[in-house]
Amino acid sequence: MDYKGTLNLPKTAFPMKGNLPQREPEFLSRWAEQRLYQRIQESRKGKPLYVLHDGPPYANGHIHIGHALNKILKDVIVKSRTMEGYRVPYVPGWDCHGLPIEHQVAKQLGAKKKETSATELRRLCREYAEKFYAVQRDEFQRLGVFGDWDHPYLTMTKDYEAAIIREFGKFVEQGGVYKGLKPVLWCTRDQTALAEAEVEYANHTSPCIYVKFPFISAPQERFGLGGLAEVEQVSLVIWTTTPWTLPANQAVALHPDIDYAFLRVGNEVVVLAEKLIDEVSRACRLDNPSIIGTRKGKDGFEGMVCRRPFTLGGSGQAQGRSPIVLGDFVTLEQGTGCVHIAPGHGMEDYLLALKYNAETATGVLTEPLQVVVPVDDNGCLTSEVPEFAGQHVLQADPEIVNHLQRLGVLVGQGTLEHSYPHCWRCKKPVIFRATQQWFVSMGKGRLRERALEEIDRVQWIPARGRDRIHGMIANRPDWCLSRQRLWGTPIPGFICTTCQSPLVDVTIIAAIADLVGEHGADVWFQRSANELLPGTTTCATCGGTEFKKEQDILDVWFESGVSHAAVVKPRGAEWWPADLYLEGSDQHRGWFHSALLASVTTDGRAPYRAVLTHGFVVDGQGKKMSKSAGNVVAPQDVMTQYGAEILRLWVAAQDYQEDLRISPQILKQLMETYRKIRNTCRYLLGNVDGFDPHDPAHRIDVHQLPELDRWALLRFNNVIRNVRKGYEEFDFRQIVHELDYFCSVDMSATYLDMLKDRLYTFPKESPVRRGSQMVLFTIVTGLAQLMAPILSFTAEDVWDALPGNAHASSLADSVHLSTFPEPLALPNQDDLEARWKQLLTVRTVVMGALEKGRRENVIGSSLDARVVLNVVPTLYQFLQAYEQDLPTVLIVSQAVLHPTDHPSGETHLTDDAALGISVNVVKAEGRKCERCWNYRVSVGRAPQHPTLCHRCVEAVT
RNA sequence: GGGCCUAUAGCUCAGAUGGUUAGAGCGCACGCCUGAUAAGCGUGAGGUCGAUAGUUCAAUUCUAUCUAGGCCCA
Repeated sequence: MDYKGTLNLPKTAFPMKGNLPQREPEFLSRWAEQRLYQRIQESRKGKPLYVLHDGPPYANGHIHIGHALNKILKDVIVKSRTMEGYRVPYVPGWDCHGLPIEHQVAKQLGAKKKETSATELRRLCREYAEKFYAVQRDEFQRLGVFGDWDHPYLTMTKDYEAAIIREFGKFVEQGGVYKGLKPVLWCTRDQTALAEAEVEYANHTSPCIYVKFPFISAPQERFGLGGLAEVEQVSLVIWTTTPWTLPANQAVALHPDIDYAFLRVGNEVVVLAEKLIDEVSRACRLDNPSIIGTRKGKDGFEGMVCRRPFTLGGSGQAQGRSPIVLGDFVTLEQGTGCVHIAPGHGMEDYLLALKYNAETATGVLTEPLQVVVPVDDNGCLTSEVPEFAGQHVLQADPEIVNHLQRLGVLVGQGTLEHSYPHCWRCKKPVIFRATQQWFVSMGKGRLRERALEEIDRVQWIPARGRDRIHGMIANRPDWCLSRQRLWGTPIPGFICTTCQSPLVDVTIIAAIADLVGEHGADVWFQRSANELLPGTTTCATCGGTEFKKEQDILDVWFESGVSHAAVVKPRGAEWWPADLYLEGSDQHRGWFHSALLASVTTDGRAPYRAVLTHGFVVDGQGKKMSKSAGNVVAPQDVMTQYGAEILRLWVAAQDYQEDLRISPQILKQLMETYRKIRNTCRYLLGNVDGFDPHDPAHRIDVHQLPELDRWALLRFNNVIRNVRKGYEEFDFRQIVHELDYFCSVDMSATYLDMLKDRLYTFPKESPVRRGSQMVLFTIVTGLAQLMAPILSFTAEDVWDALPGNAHASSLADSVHLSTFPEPLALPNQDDLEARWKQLLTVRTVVMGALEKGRRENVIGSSLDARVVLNVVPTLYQFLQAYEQDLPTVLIVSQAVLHPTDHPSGETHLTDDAALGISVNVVKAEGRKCERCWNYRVSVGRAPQHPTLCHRCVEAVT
């Protein structure tokens, strides 16, 4: 007779294979139809608000793995806080303005760009941004990210642009906005500023010259070198490849730690880096130089003054005077170790000047260093350098060299072929040239200090983020707000055509903001200055009434930096400041930084209570991903091959505070973890078949449950606590490990394995079996909820498969509408845990013995075994209470206990001295019951069921 | 070159005010089962805790240097 039909074997529609790439889109469309996100928000009305303010990705191209990481992390937080009972809206945003899009559009236009109007170009940029924002939106949704995707914020909408201008107005009102000079890359042919991304590096041959800067300050006393008194002149020797920048010279920089040699050459002394003597001597054919001494850069040079070859710039006594300063950027790679500093024509020069000017008050220099720019838009020297006025700088170079020769300061000359920036459009060499820019002062209104104070009021996760942003804010120069571009928000300023004075006025800006709110920022480009200005506007300086518009747009970091004002604040007082900003660690320099400065300026405090940062995605070797290295992992590919769920699991399983590795091996392993969790759920579901959570007969009082079931519940209680703690602390790794361990060890290998006999062979309605089913139901329901923020698709899949579920019951029709489970109150939980820990240790010893028995062909299945446990008295006392349960716990047919002082046995012995146990494994007594596979002496006693044991006879009759 | 950071089994992660044989899950090998079956169970092998030097009775843990790697800046 076939007794298999009398067993209660697991049964479920829940498939073993997730089939994620196909099934995920089905869940997505169902959630969309259900308007699930909106329903979740409605269901949390009146609950405490938790605001995670989305940092806007740039609307350019498809999403990459870093985007996926960022959005999944946010989604896990949004979902887990929601399931903790908070109201957690998620408003995604996009950064739409800026150079990369403008650059792309200009590239596509090619030669036609010249005939394209500003408005038309902006229209094309807008189209471009719209296209990619939609692409990214769909890709983010595909990841299973919940949010208000129908109402995102875009930095190019009228509202947002108006908000940008209003915030700029507040900056002006605070008084920190000013116009000043700053070097930019400049194409003299196209007469335009270029961004770093708009230059191409190509080989270029430059002159290189060595020029003497004679000391004006008496060096003899300062350095105490006897030889100096005997010579006619002591000079620093500088080296440069841009002779045309010498008129703008303001200083000479030495490295503090480099050794500088005083070289006697004929009847004078020249000073240059000791290590470069040979090279310079060769290049300049120095006649028999001899070292009369060396000094480090920091030993006495700083603040001394040399004579520079041109007298332009500065005023009064500063004319022709070039002080010596110290700079860490000076190297020994080329030149002389003495660097000619022209703040108007070099970034490092400029920053060094700012640094020294800030210290002028402390007396390092007597006068501030000037940002001098004797070069016009065409790249021609101006009348400030009368000798060469009107000549293009690159053409003027040879004549300047001749001039230096005549002055007797040229030490040597040659040419150098090197990599040099060229304009991406006209391919001509570009120059560094300071131009008028808009700035926000870090000093005015104590912006820097206040920002630093705010940093310490914010929670930085990980904590080192605090040091990183603190260092940046402490050291950064004034914020340059202007960009010489079209695709952005205009700086609402004007210039008097009569006297060239700038006009920035709070009232006028407010009016412009209203106009932009109505028409969008295009209005600035479409209307003339007089149309934009109120009719009565007059210049405060000269009384003029004619103005021209400011041509520049705002730095995009300003735009995203004010998102707290454009997006968060308008939604309600309780929204601001946001609870959390979450981005990659590069945003310490970017968004966290600009948002902090913006918010401190306009609102006096940080716009976030906490900032969480993640690392960058690297390949399996920890190397940066790049097309050329061929190690790029695209989220789209992972989704096609494994599903978004695996990507979500990957995010959760990795330590996101460091760099995150991804590789085929890692994904394969995650797939294994996923399968384990999925399969455990499937088995749980299969065994709650026939269980009805609403049937009182199926609900067994916890106190009535056998210890084994209570142990399972207590383990699950643990999981509930740890997983919720993990979400609370943003420690998602812990959650994955917790779920994995619970499914693999506590459930699959322990509880479920022990439970099989009971579930399969006991009568369907037996209270013990129903009790176990109730436990299984509790666990699988809770498991679905606990995994939902990470495994959002699978959790819903499990939810659907719960018996008596969803539509017909009290359960919500989506797991995402539910809240996390609470731990169950269990009697004597700690005691129970301790005792079962002991019991499971005994089990491990027995498993070892059984394995030995298997190897020696005494048994195959563990049910073939009878185990004899010889144990010391204390352990005997403990185990006695479980004697009835031992066959279940050990999954053997028979288990007997023997007290002994010296545990040892003869057959298949396994000793565990520490525990005081030895185990004998022998063939079980009796015959194997055909139905339950246990060996029992009762098999054969019932004539009508000759192959069954007494228990099964009972069960089938 | 400067700032911030990382390095523990094949993989993902634990770990210790410095103190016995450094843990887990997965993977792997071997075996069992065939009533979770493109499943399940068991046993086992894997680590000079990135390298070197120093402090110490004792360092994987502290310090320095180096190597490799990441972000930002120059």
